[in-house]
Amino acid sequence: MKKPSIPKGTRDFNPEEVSRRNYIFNTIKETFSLYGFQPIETPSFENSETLMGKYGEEGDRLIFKILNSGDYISKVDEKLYSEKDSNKITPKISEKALRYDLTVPFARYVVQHQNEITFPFKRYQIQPVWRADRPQKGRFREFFQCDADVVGSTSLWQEVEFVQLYDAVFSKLGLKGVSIKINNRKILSGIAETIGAEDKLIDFTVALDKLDKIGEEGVKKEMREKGISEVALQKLQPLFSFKGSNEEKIGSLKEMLHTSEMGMKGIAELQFISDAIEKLGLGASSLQIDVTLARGLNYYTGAILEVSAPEKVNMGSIGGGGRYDDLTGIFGLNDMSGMGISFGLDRIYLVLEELNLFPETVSENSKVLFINFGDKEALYAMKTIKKLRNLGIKAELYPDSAKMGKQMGYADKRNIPFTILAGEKEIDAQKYTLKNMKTGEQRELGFSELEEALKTL
RNA sequence: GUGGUUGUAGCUCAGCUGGUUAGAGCGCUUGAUUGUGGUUCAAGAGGUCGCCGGUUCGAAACCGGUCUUCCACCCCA
Repeated sequence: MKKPSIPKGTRDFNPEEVSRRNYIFNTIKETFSLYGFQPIETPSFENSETLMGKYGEEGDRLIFKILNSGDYISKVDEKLYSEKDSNKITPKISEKALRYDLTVPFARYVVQHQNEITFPFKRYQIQPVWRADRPQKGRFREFFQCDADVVGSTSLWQEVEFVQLYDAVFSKLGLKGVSIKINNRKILSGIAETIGAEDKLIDFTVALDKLDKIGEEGVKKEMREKGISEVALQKLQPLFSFKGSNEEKIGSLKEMLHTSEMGMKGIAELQFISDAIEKLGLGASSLQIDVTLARGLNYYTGAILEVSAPEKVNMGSIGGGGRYDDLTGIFGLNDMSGMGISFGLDRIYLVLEELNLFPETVSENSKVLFINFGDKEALYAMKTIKKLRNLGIKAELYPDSAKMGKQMGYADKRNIPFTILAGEKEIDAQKYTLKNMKTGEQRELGFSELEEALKTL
């Protein structure tokens, strides 16, 4: 028989994995809620037109399209069909697509429900998203995003809030050495302006973003290929030797961008955020200005954030976000500034696992298994189990009166810490024999002693 | 989308330049042990060698295609 399988880039989760994932989910949810965000949910698929064109050309390719129902191919006209151009036929045979991220559906939500929403609107959303990408380390075709966004406020205190929120979550998870990198789109525009490459802003930033990966020469090479002049590269030189504290970096930026109004504005924003964080303090993470950071340029207009896992794990980004002044504009609602961040749950999982940071207590396992000696004894056990469950103690009965070795083996394999033997002897005395599976120690107890033992242990 | 890589027992993997009956460890089942698991000992079950096609007297091995794994690029969480 052929073994069944799941599609490329998708995963099954076993009980232990689900418990651990829930631990991360709950930590994030708790923190979102603590910061005043409220949950919403949106459908797993949207109308294609909602998603298409919102993530650039590359993004369109990575969106999973859903075929129309019915005899969709017969409705395509002959000429179009004979051209065999997938890009042209796709919109005719597919009108729905799987969610690609949570930000665009959120923008759609805000516009659609604008009259019911009280602004500033703070929402969080934890749902799976899908990308038709090739899987590799920490990259899946189905994965969860945990987003928090605020729309309807241009205040820079939002940026400050989000940096603290990131820090709070990673502190709770015990993940030390996380770096929250920050940049500003206006600074990138300012640099492009200063070196005379405004028209090549995207090529310029995409190349710059690769600095830590391909090095200074690699970046210059790519910029030359994209048509950025030698003179411009000369002016860019100070960027490659950017070092020191955030304060020092801001100083150098001011020097470099003093002629650019846009650039200076970005620097002022950065300074505000950096100063506030300096005064408020951070726990497990640190805030670092990184002028090469250029992610998600499609809609970010101000602050850009990216969270990197501690250096010792090779995982890249475990979260990101930024300020977008006109996200809802694509759906017809203007002047609605927003700011948001996202946690990459699946990658955080891999990092916590690699660093062995999951608490032991995450498991949702039973605390005690009653050995089944037959129907009469099982009833006695069930009565006790019911009482224990009412007290919040996870207890269960082995369903069959199988051989004891088998029942013990079951408890052992499932890592259930205690078993209870209650046969004729115990029933007569209204007692229970409690066995500690780790030490092998056994004690005969009455119910109240049993309750005590299971509660404290 | 581009380049590379992987697939053999439930799991981790051996299996030489093509040669008869495809192996190991762990796990599983049964027994030693009819009220005691994790240790030990004994016996046993389990594979159309990812799938389809080709080369050959003969293919797990060679070739082509396809699916899958992992990695790099593009891009990204």
